[in-house]
Amino acid sequence: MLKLSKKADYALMALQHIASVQPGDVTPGRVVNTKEIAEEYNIPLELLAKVLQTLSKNGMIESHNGPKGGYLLARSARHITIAQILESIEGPLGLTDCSHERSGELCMQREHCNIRTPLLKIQDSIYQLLNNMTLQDMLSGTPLITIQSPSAEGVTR
Amino acid sequence: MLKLSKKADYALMALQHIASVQPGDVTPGRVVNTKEIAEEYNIPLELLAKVLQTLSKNGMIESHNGPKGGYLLARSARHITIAQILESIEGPLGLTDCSHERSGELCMQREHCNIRTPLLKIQDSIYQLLNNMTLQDMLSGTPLITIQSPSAEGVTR
DNA sequence: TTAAGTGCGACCGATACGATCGGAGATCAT
DNA sequence: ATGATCTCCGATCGTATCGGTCGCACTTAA
Ligand code: FES
Ligand code: FES
Repeated sequence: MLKLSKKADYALMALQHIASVQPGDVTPGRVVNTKEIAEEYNIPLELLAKVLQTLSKNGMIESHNGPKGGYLLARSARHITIAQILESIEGPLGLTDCSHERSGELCMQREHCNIRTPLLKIQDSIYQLLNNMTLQDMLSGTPLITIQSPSAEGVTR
Repeated sequence: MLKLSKKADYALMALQHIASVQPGDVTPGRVVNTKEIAEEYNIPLELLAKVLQTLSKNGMIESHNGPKGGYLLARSARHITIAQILESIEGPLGLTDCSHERSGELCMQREHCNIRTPLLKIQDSIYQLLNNMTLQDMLSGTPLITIQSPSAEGVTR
């Protein structure tokens, strides 16, 4: 359950890779082209290309055309969150179909719905989780995220 | 993204409903049959039936056959976690395909994979989140879950 | 014995996803 | 200027999954 798409996986791998060759915080670093990433991680080339395109369209990375072209981070890895990356590929986070309902449309009698509120809270928690973790955190390898819940059973920590 | 299936939604609604007619902690309460729930929440009857069957098979609820039959919680609402419910329906939590890889099978060169560890951490955090919230919490309406992350940008609270 | 109810398996249609192809633009080296 | 790369973009296709439906066997209270 809650599996995220292959495309999203690829996006994370690619960004992690691009970030890893971009040493400093501001250092432009070298450009990385699609084929390099695809071969490194055994990702189907054309599919990865598509993923990178959307990532670029969503302002995560910058593209440079022509020979010696390729991609590089649009901003510092410290300012790219996991949530941003995933939402670029898979669209907005939403546990249920009716999470982002505009005023008009209706779920099945929202009046009778008994799970909307709690689910939205869970959804929000997950979002915080993903949005508090940056690409930089993935690189340095110590996300170290903790959770607190009032429900007695302290499984955490 | 991260949308959970309709069946899972239905499971949550149904369990919430069953729990709501089972007042006390131990009180047996009255049995609830499929049709009652289906009509209350506009859920296709047969599909809901299937969901309830798997829930019963997974020990979330008890089934009683024959006329005046129906379902009731197998244990106190306080001891049924959201994670258990969802996993009963959608299978084990796993952000990537290779989350629960048994020893044998391989992802695409796990050696080169740069996102496995951080993703597993995120996955674990989400699991804690879901497993710390019980059906009882959904009933009383105050989950109140908070998250702490070391990444400076304190979006939370 | 009969009607109400669960249990179970097979089945279908739609949708989403992974994956592929073809070609148009852009850029750089020569 | 020319050609070789390489990114960009749209269209397309097969398949797996999911939502939803049927039909029938089994169990049990009245
Ligand atoms: S599932 Fe849509 S409002 Fe409850
Ligand atoms: S995606 Fe499977 S090991 Fe990284």
